[in-house]
Amino acid sequence: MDERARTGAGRRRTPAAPTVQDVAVEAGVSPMTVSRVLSGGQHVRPELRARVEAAVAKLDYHRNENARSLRPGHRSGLIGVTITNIANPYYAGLQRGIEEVAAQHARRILVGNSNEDPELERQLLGDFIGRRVEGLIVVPSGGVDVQHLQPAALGGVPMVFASRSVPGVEVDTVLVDDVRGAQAATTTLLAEGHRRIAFLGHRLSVFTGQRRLEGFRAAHRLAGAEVVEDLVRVGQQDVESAQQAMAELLALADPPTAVFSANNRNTVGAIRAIARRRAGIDGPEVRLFGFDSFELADLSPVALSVVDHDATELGRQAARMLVERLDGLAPEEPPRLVELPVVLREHLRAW
Amino acid sequence: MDERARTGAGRRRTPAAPTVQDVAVEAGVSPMTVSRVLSGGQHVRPELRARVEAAVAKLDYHRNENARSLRPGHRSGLIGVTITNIANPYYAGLQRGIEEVAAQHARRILVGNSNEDPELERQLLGDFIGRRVEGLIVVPSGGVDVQHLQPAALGGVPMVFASRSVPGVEVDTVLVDDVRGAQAATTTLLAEGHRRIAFLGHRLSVFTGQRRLEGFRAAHRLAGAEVVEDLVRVGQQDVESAQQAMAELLALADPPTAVFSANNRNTVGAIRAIARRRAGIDGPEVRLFGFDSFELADLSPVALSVVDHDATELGRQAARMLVERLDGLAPEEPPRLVELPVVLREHLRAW
DNA sequence: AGGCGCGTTGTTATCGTTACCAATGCACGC
DNA sequence: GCGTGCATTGGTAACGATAACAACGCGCCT
Repeated sequence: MDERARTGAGRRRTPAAPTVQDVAVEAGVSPMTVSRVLSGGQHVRPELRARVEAAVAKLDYHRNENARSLRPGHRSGLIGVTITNIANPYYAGLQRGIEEVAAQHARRILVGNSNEDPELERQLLGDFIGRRVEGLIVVPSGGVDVQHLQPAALGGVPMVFASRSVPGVEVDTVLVDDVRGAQAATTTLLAEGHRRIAFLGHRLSVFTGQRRLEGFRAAHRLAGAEVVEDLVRVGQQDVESAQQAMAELLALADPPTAVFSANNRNTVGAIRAIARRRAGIDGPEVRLFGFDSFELADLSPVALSVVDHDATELGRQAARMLVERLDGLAPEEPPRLVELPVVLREHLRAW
Repeated sequence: MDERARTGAGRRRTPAAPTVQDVAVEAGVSPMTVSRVLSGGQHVRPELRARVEAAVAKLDYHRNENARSLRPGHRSGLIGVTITNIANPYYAGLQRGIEEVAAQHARRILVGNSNEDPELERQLLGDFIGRRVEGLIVVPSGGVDVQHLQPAALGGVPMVFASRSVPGVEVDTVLVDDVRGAQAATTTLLAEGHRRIAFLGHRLSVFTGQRRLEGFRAAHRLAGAEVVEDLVRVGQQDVESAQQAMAELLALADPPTAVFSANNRNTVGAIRAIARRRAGIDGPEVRLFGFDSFELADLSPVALSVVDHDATELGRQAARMLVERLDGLAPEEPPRLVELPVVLREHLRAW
């Protein structure tokens, strides 16, 4: 007798989704019975179960998960993910790994781009909390203010940092072995006799940039060589600025003989700059070693070695750590740190 | 006096998030006043507003969006997105465009990988509906059964197809101009004198594959040339199988003189096969024209032209169309079809 | 001075779902 | 034959937030 509101008259754009109530009426049972059928069907006569299932199919009924998760003890089944830039293929792989493991554990992911902006990141996290995500996987932007990342600000929602860490925030973290990878790459260059090695990287507030520069310096120290500070260029966040920085290095009176680029954006920029220069005057070849691989790296027109690692696996690992926390396998344990190994792939060039 | 349940004793892992009730107690007002402050603060004395705001800050309170969206007339602020494979940089760009526009309209995106699997796609959509997404953006998998994509099955939730269409399902759709792009590329190859042109593509149940093959055939027809059917290879979904198919073509007694590859996975595979072959015997150069661009396409070791278009813009456009439906600017209008233009970039090679 | 109206605050009921308890009906055992 | 127990079903309340309505107090006007 309250059909008016649901059927005609009101005529909202999206015809109100059917509820247990609707299904119950259709099947001639109580809402409670419908609910029981939907959650396993124990203690329901087969005949009624069949009627309910028919009604569900007929009405295309889907349980309202928002209403369900409102009930105490119930989880939302959502995981919030903030990434600094999804268009970067590296993070696309990361997201794929997260999604894969999340789906295996019946969780969906809410994804937001922080765009390396701490304020956007804060808003995203606040919104995710408001939607009662069960956990968060964050690629932290390189901001200075980290208040919004503190467990207190998150209302105790478990968080895992992926790919980057944040000094002063103690949570589960999955990193690649930045220091060792950068150090190994640089050591290789030094062993080849290079002494003027350029460094291209993110701005240093970005954790990985910091660590990779650290490895770069450590390698020099161990080899008894000195870092040529004029050749250290940081702050390039995208391909264009990296290409620009590399072009400047090449234009120096005494250009570097080798380059270590600390992430795939900088590597691609360096390749572009080197390839472009080559179109003009042919100077001596520049030796290039990059952190992160990328598609077609082995077909780069510029001879190249890379510190390779698996972004998708990193994503899987991060999601696994989060799910462990959620499923209580590791309740109040202290934060864990996992560093995934890297592989040096040298002198890629298949042609 | 019901503090027990909330504070100690029960001791759930995640200490129950604060509610309006908690804030109200903290501020010494009624929940209603808290609610009013949170939604604009009209009709609240400044002093009370301040008290409430202080309590909110102190408790790190975030409104429970799930509870809010339960109220009639309220929207969830969620948009469901299914993508066939996020690891493909093309779709990563698409997602970025969607996210960007969604964020501008205060919407978040729930993302799932369908992995080209119609059954997974069905599950994803069902789950999204259960979470009461306001709308859906779908890159449809190339399945035959499309029941789950019919508006009826979606409970009237607006949907937009991105990048691909589905015959028999009438909804807003954003495509690239596949037919024209493929036709223009093929026409170029024919004008260059090629008569043995290979085609590499998806399996034909994938809409774009179909359309691009259509353009390929149309160009031949218009030029009075005949499609060499032995050189048409479809069904390659990833780089490996594309490389394999291209290698087979190259190994033919009478190999193609040109190749049109219908998507970036096939183009990359073709490049790999051609580059690898070149490492051995140097046969005649193969002319390559690909649909979709990709990073470093201009630095490919194999001379290459591409039919280029902007995946991110496609994502933005899809999101805009969806938001228009949601905001009622286009209530019951018939489905719209937008075809984004393509640009031919010929003979890329910067070095 | 009394009444009216407005601005402010609180109370109640509801969104969809389900845990908990009550009620019903049936079969079985003594 | 009647009580007990189990399986099945339904009623009620609560999750968190907030529209709608009610109540309150104050200032102003007549």
